[in-house]
Amino acid sequence: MIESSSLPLYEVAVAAPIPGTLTYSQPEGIVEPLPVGSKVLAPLGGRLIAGYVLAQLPNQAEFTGKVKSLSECLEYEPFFPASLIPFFRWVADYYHHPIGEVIRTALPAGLSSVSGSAAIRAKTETVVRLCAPPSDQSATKLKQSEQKTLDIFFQHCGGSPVMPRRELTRLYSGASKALHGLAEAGLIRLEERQVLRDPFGDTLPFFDRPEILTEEQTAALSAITAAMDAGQFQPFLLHGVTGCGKTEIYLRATEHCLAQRKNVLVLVPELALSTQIEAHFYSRFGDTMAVLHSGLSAGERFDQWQRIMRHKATIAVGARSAVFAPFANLGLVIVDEEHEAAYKQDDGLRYNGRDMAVLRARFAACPVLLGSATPSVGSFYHAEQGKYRLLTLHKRIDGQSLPSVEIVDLNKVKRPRADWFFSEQLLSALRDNVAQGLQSLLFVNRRGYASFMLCRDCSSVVRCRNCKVSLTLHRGSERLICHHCGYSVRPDILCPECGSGSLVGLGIGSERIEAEVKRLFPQARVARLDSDTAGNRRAYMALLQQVRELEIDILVGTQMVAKGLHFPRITLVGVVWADSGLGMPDYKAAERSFQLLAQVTGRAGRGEHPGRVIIQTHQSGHYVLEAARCHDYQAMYAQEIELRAQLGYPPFGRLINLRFSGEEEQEVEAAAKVVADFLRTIAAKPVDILGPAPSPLSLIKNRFRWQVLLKSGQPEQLHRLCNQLITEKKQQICRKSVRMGIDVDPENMM
DNA sequence: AGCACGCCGACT
DNA sequence: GTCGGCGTGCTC
Repeated sequence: MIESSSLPLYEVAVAAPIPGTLTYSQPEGIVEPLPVGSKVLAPLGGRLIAGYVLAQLPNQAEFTGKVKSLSECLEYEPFFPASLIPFFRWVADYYHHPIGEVIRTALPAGLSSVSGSAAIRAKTETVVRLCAPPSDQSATKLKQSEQKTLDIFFQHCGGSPVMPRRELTRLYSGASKALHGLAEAGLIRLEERQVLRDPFGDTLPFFDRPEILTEEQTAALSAITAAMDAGQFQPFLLHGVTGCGKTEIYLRATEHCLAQRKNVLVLVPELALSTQIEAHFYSRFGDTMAVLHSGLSAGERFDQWQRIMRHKATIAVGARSAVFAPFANLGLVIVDEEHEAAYKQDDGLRYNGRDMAVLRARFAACPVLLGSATPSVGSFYHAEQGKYRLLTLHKRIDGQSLPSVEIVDLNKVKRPRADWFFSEQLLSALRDNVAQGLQSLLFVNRRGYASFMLCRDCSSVVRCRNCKVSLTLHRGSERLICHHCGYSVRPDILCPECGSGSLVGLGIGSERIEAEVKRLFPQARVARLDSDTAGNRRAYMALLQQVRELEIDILVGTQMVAKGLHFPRITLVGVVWADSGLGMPDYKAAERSFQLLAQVTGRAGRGEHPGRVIIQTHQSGHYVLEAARCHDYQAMYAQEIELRAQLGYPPFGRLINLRFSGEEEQEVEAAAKVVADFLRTIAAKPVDILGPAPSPLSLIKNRFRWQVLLKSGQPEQLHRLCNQLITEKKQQICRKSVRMGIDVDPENMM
């Protein structure tokens, strides 16, 4: 018997919203110590809950207070390496989020289910293994079916002594019976082995390894490899226009890292973009690569995660959650398109994958490579300040020049109707392109046919019944749809305010542009690419295929078309209305508009034909449009950084947004007010407390939303306030009716 | 998150 | 007299 006082104690993170970790003792009846990273079942407040062992505490730890013993160990094999734990703790502290929830977010779905029974298991299959080559003697004793089974095996095994049973029985149905006889004769053995659910459903294109790098590429690469050789943390900002060969630098740096027997983590902002990068890495490194993103099934994610844990994969490519990939020996972190807002998770643990990637590199003492054609203002500032090292690629690999960009002032365009959105410049450019058999791209920032329905009689706009936003008319589905909650009604309704029947759809969307283009160019082949027509990966790929095969003359699309595509025959890009992003009540609105315009602009002229871009706008003098016209990132940056400095916005100050929501507006407002008042009483000088104020989207899904924005040049002050808020006030405020969420470094204020 | 504990209205 | 409403607070 073991003295209870000598039982090992463990620090456990439980899957419950508890700020810290809890202490438990060794499960009864189990002798061997539990490894760090193992999954346990812990008693918590009268029930059992899953948790992860973060540390074994020194036995003599004089833990005051009660300690329960763990109920059982669910999985001995660790789900993550011990070296990840300081990272988890840091993330939990920084985002003011319970560490158990941080780990739940980090692990592939299914791993952390509370019941434990729903946990995903590795998938196995039965394989037939050849034990000895059949001699002539034994062959004579075999039944006909057994002989045939062996023959089939040799024909199809390709020299391998192992073949899946399913494969064999598929080729010859008699095999299933014959295998028993063969096994008894000792000729074969049946074994179970783990199968990897293949995440590469679509076959990826193959890319060759270029022999020669440009001078710029070579210089950039050697700076990165030098940092790798020195084994030190060093962020690099790799700034280069589309087509300058950033990906090849990622690949070469990866080669260098693998040669040092270290692992590589590659982050991409979203699923749609990951395919390109995946294909490049898969071409170069094959099966040593794992992929982690939401497009995988829970089982596939589990498999990929295990391949990393078991050192079968040395590279991981994935979306933001891949930043938690369980590498113990990281040598390089790559963040592609580092400026993308998609790196920020918008619910639960509101972390920024790009920022956490930099942090992981620091923990791993390795370089991190942030790549972008249009770096975030924050990253570029860090580069200017010497915190990051700036590597610039000026030249396109193919030596192509950038497309010419014209700004068309819509205020000066004679338009037959208020909702007529084609300038003569754009129309004639489209006409020329169609006539020459070249392709064109029209970019529209919104889905649907009309973005709002206006009543001609009372001038009110039809709103969603659950949200304070206008409904969008969709002709395809013949519905008025709310883009926030999905609520929809028939478009032939009467005005909800005055009962009038004369509702009119205004505001340009992609469906409308598609319809107008079809009407104006009846001879052209027109297609639309937005989340309505490319709902899944398959439909998306099929549409791209059509464009590639030159079956489309004019492609109309939303944000989706801005990224990643490159088609040599697209020589004209039209931005129908550039103003939509500029007016957002958000300090990043201008920066984002520039990034989007630069990306869209980059779609024009990626082949032998020169590209042409036409941007239509009502704000032709805006510095963002001027910078986009001149392909001048620096000009945009200079303006933006000046404004941020004046207002104390990032990167000069830091922001934390406290979001309150609930079904009763008075309660939400009251809670926000209590918090703001509390913070004002405890705040030190350099913290600005703005609000409380209703959020820009003040009602979503029947929940009212208010916010309090904290701003300071001293981030540690902001965190001190949040910690104090959580320990002293959270319980009081977050009752059933009002929820409070803490958004550190908010990416969108809506 | 759950699940207890705890203090006020309608039932056998 | 109790049964149960869900507001409040804790969980090693």
